[in-house]
Amino acid sequence: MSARGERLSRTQQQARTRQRLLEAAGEVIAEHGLDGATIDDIAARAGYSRGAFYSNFEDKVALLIALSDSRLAAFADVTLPGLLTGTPDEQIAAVARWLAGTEPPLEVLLLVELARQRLQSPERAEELAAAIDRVLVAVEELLTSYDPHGVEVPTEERAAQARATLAAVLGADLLRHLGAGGDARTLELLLAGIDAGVVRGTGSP
Amino acid sequence: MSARGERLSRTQQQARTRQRLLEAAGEVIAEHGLDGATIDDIAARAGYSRGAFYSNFEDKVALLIALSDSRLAAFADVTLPGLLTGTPDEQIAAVARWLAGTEPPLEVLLLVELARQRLQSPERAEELAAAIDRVLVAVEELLTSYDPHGVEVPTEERAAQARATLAAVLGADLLRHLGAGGDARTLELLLAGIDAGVVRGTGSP
Amino acid sequence: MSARGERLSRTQQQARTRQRLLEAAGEVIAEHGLDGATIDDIAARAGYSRGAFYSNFEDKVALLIALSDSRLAAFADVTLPGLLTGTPDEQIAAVARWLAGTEPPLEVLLLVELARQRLQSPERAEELAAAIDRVLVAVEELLTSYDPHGVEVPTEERAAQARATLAAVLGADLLRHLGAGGDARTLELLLAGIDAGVVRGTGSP
Amino acid sequence: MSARGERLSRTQQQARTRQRLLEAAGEVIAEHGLDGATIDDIAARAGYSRGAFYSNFEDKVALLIALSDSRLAAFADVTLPGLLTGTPDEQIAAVARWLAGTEPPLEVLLLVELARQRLQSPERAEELAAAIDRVLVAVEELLTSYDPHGVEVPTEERAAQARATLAAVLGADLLRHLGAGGDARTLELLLAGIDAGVVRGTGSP
DNA sequence: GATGAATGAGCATTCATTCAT
DNA sequence: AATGAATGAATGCTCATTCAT
Repeated sequence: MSARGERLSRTQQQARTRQRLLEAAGEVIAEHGLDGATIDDIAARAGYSRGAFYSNFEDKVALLIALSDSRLAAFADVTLPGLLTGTPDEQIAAVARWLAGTEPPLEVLLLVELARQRLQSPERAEELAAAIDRVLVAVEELLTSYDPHGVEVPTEERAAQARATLAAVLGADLLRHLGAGGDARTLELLLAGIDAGVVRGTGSP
Repeated sequence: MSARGERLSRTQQQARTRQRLLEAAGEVIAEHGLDGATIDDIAARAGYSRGAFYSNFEDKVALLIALSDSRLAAFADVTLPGLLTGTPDEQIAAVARWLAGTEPPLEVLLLVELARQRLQSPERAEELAAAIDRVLVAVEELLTSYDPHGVEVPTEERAAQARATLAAVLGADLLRHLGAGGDARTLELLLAGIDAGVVRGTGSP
Repeated sequence: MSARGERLSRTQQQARTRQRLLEAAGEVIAEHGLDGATIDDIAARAGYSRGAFYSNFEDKVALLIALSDSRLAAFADVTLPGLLTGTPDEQIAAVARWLAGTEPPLEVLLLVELARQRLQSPERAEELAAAIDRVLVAVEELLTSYDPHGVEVPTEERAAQARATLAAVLGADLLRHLGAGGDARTLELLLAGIDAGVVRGTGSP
Repeated sequence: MSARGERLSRTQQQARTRQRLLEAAGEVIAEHGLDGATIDDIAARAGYSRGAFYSNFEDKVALLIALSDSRLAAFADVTLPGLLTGTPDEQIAAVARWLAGTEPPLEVLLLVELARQRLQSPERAEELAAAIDRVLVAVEELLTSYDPHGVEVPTEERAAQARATLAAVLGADLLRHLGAGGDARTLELLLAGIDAGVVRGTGSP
């Protein structure tokens, strides 16, 4: 009904708006938390009016989910693979570097916010749980398929390793969030056990 | 205007009121998060009116700090020591049992809330940071002085171990909070590395 | 737990607040319609803050229902009986006088608003329907029991007469609301048929 | 820029668009009231975007007036004449049939909405009053010229009869809108008096 | 100390309206 | 003429907090 070029231009425009809103939301939420971040904050930071926000997101919860899908997917797709390259020692160093580089730890914050919202609005719990699951599954799949030692390990054990790794990263990040420091040595200690477990390949020696 | 006996009774009465409010606050915050928990929620759950709340706490932030001091101190003073008794394997089992027993994980929630409030109200950041520190220091002291292997370890390494342990527990608890499971094996993997580090006693093998 | 006088004073205070809010609501709704009337309008007109409104009414719909119960009950209990005294001619004159005296016709407006809200919020339809019913039943009972001619009339016929009378008053009021005039003669024509029917006592001559 | 044939086609197209929007508006307003009906509701129901609405109507009030002119003119031109054919008894039956057939009563709703808007936006009161007047005058003219009994009646008395008839129909329709029933007998009672008045031809016997 | 009516700042959300495409 | 992204005024409602009782 209209030229393709026109449509695409509009579509692209909106995609850019949405992207900017997501970026602004990341910043503002990182600074003030989800409840502390107002729609106006986010929209203004992105250079739009609050109406633009509602043209792109159903409501605040939808934003959180979209942001999670955007940021945490990026974490699972880009950050984590990068961190898991090389020898265990190199990995630890890489994770530590990454931890030190993000301030504040949006990934942990987002996961925590997703969980919080689930408590606060039971009617959207399912939607939020699904968003959490998408992250967890992505991370678990990645870690499960990761094998630096060429040792065959039972699936269930792999899953435990995946969870342990995620817990280690989240825990260290949370500590840093709390201002307690989360340096290389801390992570080394955490990941060393997992790596040892990987080498052993079983839960009980 | 009132008898001496009454005075004492009043004091005790107030202590009981305060205690009940703290307990109710723990429940409600666990269910709805701090922002989702209203003063009315908490007061009603404790069987009082909102006025009773303000007779006992300056405001919501003061409540959070008091609750943190109460709950997290208990965690450091009672729970953690209990968890750290016995051999490393027994410890892991104990921690796993503890993790499984609290639903939802108030300790993590409170730490996260403290950090969140710090972002949301800069004017009270110092107060909140102090509350966080009290917890961290308590845990660190406890863990630092803990030595199941009789091996002498440099202070800095001890601190890293303490942080790692805390990160492991928080991370595992967070995972559980997210519904991802945080079973014994996960923790075993996390704590095994720390224990190994403790045995070795140094950061670099 | 506290002196009776104190409590009563408080209760009375609140009753007065509620009453003033209802009166203000009547005025504002009459002037702007329910949707056009803002909570702030109403509260300010009554000399209170918006919070006072929410201390006394659940929400806007609850206000409408309370106002209806207050005003329309008064209409059924006070106004209508007054109108139905004397001979049919006197009644018509009384009703005409009453019609001319209220500006704008809050009774009709409220009934219409109740019906409108029923359409706009299906989840509260039942509540609103009940409020409408309370009015209709009150009017019907009154009219059904009213008998200026001493003629025995079947119940069903009485009900039809009641409805007809109500329709006449509402219709005439609506016309006046529309600025079409609703003078004594108009009403006389409407009520004459009902009166004739009452005299005849049956639907078919 | 476009062929002549297209121009005509465009004009027809727009007329059809406008017609569809009016029909959709009737449905949506009947269901949700004017304030409850959003432009998007109406446009979507008609199968267009909101932009199409603004290409055809200045704003929401203009739509209401256009809809009134369309629907209520049709009521005055088509429905009412049809209702007023035959003997008084036949008329009553016809009106009752008509009442029972429309659900919900758009005519009453539109008149009420016109009056409501007049209260809510004083700056357009005149425009709205004019729209109301167009309806009232149309109905009054029709009823005034209508004479089933061949009796000469003073103009003023005719006007009163017209108003009474309109009031009867509106009142009965309103009752039905309220769910109170508005059956044939109710209308018969209302219209009987008017008819008697018509026969008598004067206000005072 | 406890109560709860009242306050009022703050915020999410709706929606009529505009305008570039 | 029609589209729909973006605007932003308007408003219902929540809830921490105050204070007279």
